[in-house]
Amino acid sequence: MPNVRLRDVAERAGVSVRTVSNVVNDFAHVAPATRERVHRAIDELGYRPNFAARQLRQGRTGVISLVVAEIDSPYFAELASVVVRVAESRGWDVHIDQTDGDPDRERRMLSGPLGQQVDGVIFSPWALAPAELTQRAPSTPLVVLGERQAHGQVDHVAVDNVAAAHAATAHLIDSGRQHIVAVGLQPHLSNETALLRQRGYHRALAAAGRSPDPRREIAVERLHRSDGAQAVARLLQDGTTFDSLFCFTDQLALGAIRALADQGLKVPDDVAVVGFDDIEDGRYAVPSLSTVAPDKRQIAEVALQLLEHRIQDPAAPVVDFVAAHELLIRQSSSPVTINPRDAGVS
Amino acid sequence: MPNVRLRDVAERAGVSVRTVSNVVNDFAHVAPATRERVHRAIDELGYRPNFAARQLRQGRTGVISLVVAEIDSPYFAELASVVVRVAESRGWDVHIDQTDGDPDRERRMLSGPLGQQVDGVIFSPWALAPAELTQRAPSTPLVVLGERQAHGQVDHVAVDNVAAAHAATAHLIDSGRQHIVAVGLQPHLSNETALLRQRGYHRALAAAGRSPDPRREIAVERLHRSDGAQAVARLLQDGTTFDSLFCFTDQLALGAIRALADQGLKVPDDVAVVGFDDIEDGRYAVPSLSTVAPDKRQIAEVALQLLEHRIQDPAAPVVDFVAAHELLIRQSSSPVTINPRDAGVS
DNA sequence: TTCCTAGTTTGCAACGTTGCAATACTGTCT
DNA sequence: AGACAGTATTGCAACGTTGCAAACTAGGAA
Repeated sequence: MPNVRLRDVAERAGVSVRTVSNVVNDFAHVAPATRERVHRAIDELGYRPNFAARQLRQGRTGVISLVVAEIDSPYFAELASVVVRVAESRGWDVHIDQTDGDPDRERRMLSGPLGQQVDGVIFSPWALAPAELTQRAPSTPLVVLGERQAHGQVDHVAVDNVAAAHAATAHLIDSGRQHIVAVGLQPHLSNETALLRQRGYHRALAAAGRSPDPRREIAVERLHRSDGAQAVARLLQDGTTFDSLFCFTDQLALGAIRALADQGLKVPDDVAVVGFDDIEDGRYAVPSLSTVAPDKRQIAEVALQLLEHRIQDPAAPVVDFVAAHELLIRQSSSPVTINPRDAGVS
Repeated sequence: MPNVRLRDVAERAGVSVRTVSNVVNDFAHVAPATRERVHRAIDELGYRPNFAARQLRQGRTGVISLVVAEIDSPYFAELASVVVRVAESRGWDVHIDQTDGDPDRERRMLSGPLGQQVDGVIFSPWALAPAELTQRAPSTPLVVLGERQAHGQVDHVAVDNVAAAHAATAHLIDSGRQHIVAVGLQPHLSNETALLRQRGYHRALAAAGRSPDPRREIAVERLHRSDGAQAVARLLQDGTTFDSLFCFTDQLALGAIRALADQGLKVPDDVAVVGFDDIEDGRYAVPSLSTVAPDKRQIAEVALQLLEHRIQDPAAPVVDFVAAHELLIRQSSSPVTINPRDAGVS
């Protein structure tokens, strides 16, 4: 009998439907005896409030959703995990939705059925243009993670990608690396995050009086480990000289390290590698991976706070929050003590 | 104006509410002219069907959910990703929900609001006892992944853990390893999966005429990399001799490899390592990780098929499906060609 | 012309819940 | 005794949709 209704409980307890509703919702003025009787009827019948009816009536669900492109990408998985925990602690239930970077599905998450099942959405866009995000004004409250936003149009949380990439590159320069390759451009996606990291990389080079070299800026299709491995393969094949890699994600970096190992190149001795994201794999990789660590906890907390704010007051001014990050230097880019030669590869 | 209703569209198009509903639902007998007019009104007003009302009326949502303990565990993340893609291709939308292994939250996913927002649940239980799963008969259609089930009470998909663990252990024996340590028991959780893998390990030992040794069976708190690293630390500290590890998950194995590297032990030369799950990290790790690969695609497809079946016919007989697996031998356990000594560690 | 059929459109009711506001009850105070 | 305050309980309507079955239209067959 999945269909026990308020009405059935009411009949059984000998009270009105409304009284049962009052009991269920902990309304103040219910006589203890009545409350007791209703509770017993509820237990006996196994009553469960119908969620759809409730939502229809009051227009709220108590659920928010987190929309990401790929849940099997460790950065998103780890971030999702934190978001769920933070939200849980504040009384929200959380759905995670995966779009595979498909624009249709991204759209659907915002305005389709799934967007309607929730009171708000934390969204890490991939394919959807900023314009689309903002013109859907009438829809669900929204907070955007990562770059790719229409500045000042939607609440937004991200690290300072330029500064972070600058720091990572500067660290390689300071450790005496001469030929630093940037891995992770995505010209085909007009991926704003990649552009910002590239800019930070350029600025660090410029600050050291070096000029960028197109051969040392590698584009990738996606951001998986295989793309990082391919990037290294291409470098070696083209005969480009390099002694260090700044990879725009840890996954790229781990794939690159793997490819380097296959070629007998040592990390960090021959090639230093720095990634971005601080995923767990990197901490336990051999060698452990230097990386830029965004403060995931802060990102999750602020995103949720902004979303709650937005739900409460849809007209509040838009917030653009810059989350903290930290450069973690581990083995993959530690200064080489013995034989610190300028290990080139032709 | 988020509140455009069927009624508003009807007024604008000069037809009845019912006709608009017919158009929205692609009912056959609607005059082309009318349909056209209604569509225009819909576009002009930006009408979106109210999902809650629809669900209330027809009792279906078109959404299923996948409930896992930890979405940041790569195995679950990868599996989730596949499930979402398969479901998507069959016209379902999918929510992913994370419980952190909290029994309350696991329960809530099944019978609480979230359970009601969906037509069915694919559930990878952690803390919830089998009994609880089955006694909630009146609730959402359910398919259980992984072991820990009440056999024959709920539809269920899992690999043959005993056979898989047997194969992994036998492989180590066949490559000449003498002291094989099993890492990943979880006595505190009565984790059935771990028990089955332990059984397979025992049987392989027995088949080779060896007897199990409690010192070579390491319990862990959780299944993270850090637990694998700790297990190795404990072995070394206790002075237990070993030349190979069979880790019950890839994460444990990767943590173990990391700890071995820190101690200057070479994999596979000094210690061979085999994991379980075939997560992407293992494929790109240095050295690449040998592992038991469950057929995730098959698991996802069968689980979904069973769920659809169950939704359609709640009274159908219960199915227990054994998914395929494969032992993938990579670098971490490849027979050592040069100097294949029995590298012991005291 | 009338009847019938197929095509088109519609009104009514109901899904299960809660907001609103009215009513009934109890006891206290004047 | 009557008025009043507060507590307890209730009926009605509405949230936005779709199932049902009736009603209306036109066109062709009898």
